[in-house]
Amino acid sequence: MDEQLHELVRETVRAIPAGRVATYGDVADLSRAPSPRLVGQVLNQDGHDLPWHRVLRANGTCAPHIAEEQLQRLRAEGVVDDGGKVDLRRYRWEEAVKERPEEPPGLW
DNA sequence: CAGGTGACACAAG
DNA sequence: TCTTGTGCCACCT
Repeated sequence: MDEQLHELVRETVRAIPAGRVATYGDVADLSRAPSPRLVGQVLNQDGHDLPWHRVLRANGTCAPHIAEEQLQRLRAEGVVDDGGKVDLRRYRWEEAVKERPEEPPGLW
């Protein structure tokens, strides 16, 4: 089994500080997951005890079925959402960003 | 062994 | 900027 990977993903998600968010891709990269989809897959099974609400898509949105609770929980942690979207530039987990090798300099 | 699925990401219109 | 469509890659049936 990929119990190792599962635990690794859970560790990564659990490592996300309150009031901060990370994308599935970032979690996948930090947890050495072969694909971001695995992160969602793992969360769907073993994410009950994890702050899964701190994990969202690359564009700052989240899945439809969980979006409401996602934003609600995020709001409770101090993360403001804009029409169902969160400003990743503001709330993106620093550690996750650190792993990103390239960022457009003129984006800011 | 083969087919279907998904809590994603990226490209194109 | 938002909406679709396609690709991905591992997991499940």
